[in-house]
Parts: sequence; C-alpha cells; structure tokens
Amino acid sequence: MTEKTYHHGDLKNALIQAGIEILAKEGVAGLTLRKVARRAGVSHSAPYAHFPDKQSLIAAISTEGFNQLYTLLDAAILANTADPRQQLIAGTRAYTQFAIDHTDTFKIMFSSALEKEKEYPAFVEISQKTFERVVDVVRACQSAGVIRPGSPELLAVTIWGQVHGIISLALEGQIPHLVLGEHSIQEIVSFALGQMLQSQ
Amino acid sequence: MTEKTYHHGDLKNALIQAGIEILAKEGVAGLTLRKVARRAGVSHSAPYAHFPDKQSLIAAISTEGFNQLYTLLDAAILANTADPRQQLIAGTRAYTQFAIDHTDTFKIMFSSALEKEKEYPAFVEISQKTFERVVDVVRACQSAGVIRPGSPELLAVTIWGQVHGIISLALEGQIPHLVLGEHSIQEIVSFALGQMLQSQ
DNA sequence: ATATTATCTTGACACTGTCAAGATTTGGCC
DNA sequence: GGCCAAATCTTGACAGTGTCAAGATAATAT
Repeated sequence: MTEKTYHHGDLKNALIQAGIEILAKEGVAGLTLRKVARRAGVSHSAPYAHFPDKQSLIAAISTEGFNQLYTLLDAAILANTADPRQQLIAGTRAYTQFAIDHTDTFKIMFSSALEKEKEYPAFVEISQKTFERVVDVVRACQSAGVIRPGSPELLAVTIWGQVHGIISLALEGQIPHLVLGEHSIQEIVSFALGQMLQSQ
Repeated sequence: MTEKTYHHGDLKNALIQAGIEILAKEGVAGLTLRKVARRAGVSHSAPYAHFPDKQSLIAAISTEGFNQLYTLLDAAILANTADPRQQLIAGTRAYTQFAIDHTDTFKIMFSSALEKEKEYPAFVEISQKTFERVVDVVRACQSAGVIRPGSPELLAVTIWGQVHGIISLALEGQIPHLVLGEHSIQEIVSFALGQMLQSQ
C-alpha cells in the first residue's frame, strides 16, 4: 500500500522506509538524500516536498527507530507484568537486541539529530515516552523492594546509561577482545544489570 | 616550532591541530578536509601527502584526543595513589570533564573511526592503553576490598560503560530536564559510580 | 470546469572527497 | 658543491552531495 500509488503516493513514509533500508545495507556514511530518493523511485529533489532538509529526514528516521524500539521495549515489559525485576531484565534485553539488529539505525538515533533535536517534536515525544517507560519499571521495582527508594528518574538514567554505554562501546569496537571474546554483548549487559540490582 | 618552517613544516601535526580547532568551533559536521587544509594555510589537497583519506585524518585526531584523555586520566590517578577508591572517583571525574570540555573531539573519538578502527594501530594502542589504565585501578580497588573479586576487565567494562553511557546520553540531549535540571553531569556520573561501588 | 495548491522534475550552484599531473623543495650521494 | 631521487605541495579536474529556483503535473476545492 505504499508503492502502488500512481505518480506519487505517501512518499514521505516511503522515503523513511528507504532510508532505514539504506542504513541497514550501507551504514550511516551511505545514507544520502539522493540515494534515498533514487530508492524510492523519485527525482533527487522530490524529498524537499516532505522534508525541509536532510537533518529533518534523519530526524524522521530516528523517530521511526524510536517507535520500533518502544514497541519492543513495551512488549518485553508487558510480557513480565508479574515480576518487576524480570521486566527490567527483559526490557534491557530487548533494548540490547534492537541495537544489535539495527545497529546503524541505533547509531543515528543517538548521534546525528544533535542539538537540533528539540526542533523535532515527534522525536522528542517518543524519546521521552520511551524514557518514561523505563521510569515506570524502576518505580515498580521500587514498590517491590527490588530497587531502593530515591528519584526514579535519576535511577533510570543510571541504569539506562549503563546499558546504553556498554552497547555503544561494543558497537564502536572499544571493548577489548579479552572481554568480548568470552562474553556476548547480551551477557555483558546482563552481568552489569545484575551487579546494579544487587546494590539496591 | 610547528609554524615557522619555510615552505612546509610538520604539516601533519598542523593538520591534526587545525582539525581539533575546527571540531571545537564548528562541530563534527563542520570538519572538512578542505577547511582543515585552509586553516593550516595550505592547498586543498596538500593533506594527501600525509593522510591517504579523510578517515585517516579523523583517526589521527581521535588518536590525539585519546592521548590527551589518557594524560588527564593518568594524572588524576597518580594524584590519588594512596586510595584506590579515590583513584576511581578522580579518574571518572577527569573522563567526564574531558567529554564536557572537548565535546566534539569526544564524539568523534567514539563514533566515526568505526569498523576501520583496527586499521589505525596508533589509535588501537592508545585506546587499549587507556582501558588498561582503568583495569589497573579496578585491580587496585579489588586488592583494597573496594571492588569484589572477578575479572577486572569485565568489571572495568561495566564501570567504564556506565560512565560513558551517561555522558553520551547527556551530550545527545537524551537526559530529561527533570534530571539534568537538578543535577550536573558530574553529579549524575558521581551518583552512578557511588551506587556501583556500593554493590561491591 | 477552473483555479489554487501540493507534489514532483529538471537544471543549476557551491561544496565536498579524491585523484592525476606538474612544480618545488629536500636530502642523500658522487 | 652539484645532481638525482624522493617527499611535499599546487593546480586542475571529476563525480557526488545538499540545496534552491523554475517549471510541469496532478489533486483538491470552489
């Protein structure tokens, strides 16, 4: 339903989709406005009818990435409503898996929008919503005595930061073979989270 | 001693320096080979006598960034030889401060070299050396009973990952105002580290 | 049905990374 | 010292990029 349409269809979504595909196949460096247009079967400046500039397309792609991430995260959390600790573990696992499965989308989500980030309300919204979901779980963990009292937002930043940091270092090849040779990313993240929960 | 030299001098270092300056003033997006050449007072393709391509220049800039980071980190550690826990705290603080003071250099160090990273031995070396320094401190902490036994490399990844992750999220504007409004990055990192040490 | 608007194409511009060819300088070697 | 080879730098070119202006085409509203 996104490609049949005659002279134009919902190009906007087609462009976002094309961008995600290029990202997956050619990486961040291969993501070009003209290439996206080509892949969507449209002239090189057609995208300007839908996005004021490249940054804006990237923001849309990032937003879509966050939507997918949120969906996965939410599903993982909902699948473990009985046990807050398990919600945190499953959520973390989902987050990590998303980064592994969509490496370059993940990279662009957390790198390019930059300071102009606030100019894209949809991005800000889903980004905050995602964070809020983490805070929810932290609160549940606090109620269950799994995490000690204190600002759930601050604690969420702490936990999210650790998971995010380990993933980032791994994706950039910064984790030495000594470690990555013996443990998968999931294992390292899981170990770190376990350590963190132990201190509560 | 880097600029007097007649027709050419040690252009290589001048280019690296120019790159760092541009990074500081115009950000990652503003870092252009031709701009670097211009700033070094040289023609647009002069850099090719010293770097095979742009990636290589970026690798050199990143390497220099790591050298500076290592120096700061090492100084912080050496200033607290009496107390391993304090070494970890001071090292973390130095790392964080470097990221704050040289945001775009920090970003490029951990983002662009990418998979080709292994093609730049100097980068790999200082990068590993820096990590080893963290491992050293972790070992000292273990000896002092500040950190529990276990693979110091894995524990180092855990700690470094957390610090790095919080910094990354902060630099990308991903930490909500609820948190960043009340605490500085240094405070958040410090809080996280304190939490981590408590679990040992 | 016509006029307005949204969408898309074509063509251009400055800028980028990169390469080839030539000029200039340096250093080693007689 | 003077010459030759290598290193260094300049000039000019190329394809590719993001972006904009002008025009063509389709959809929508009246």
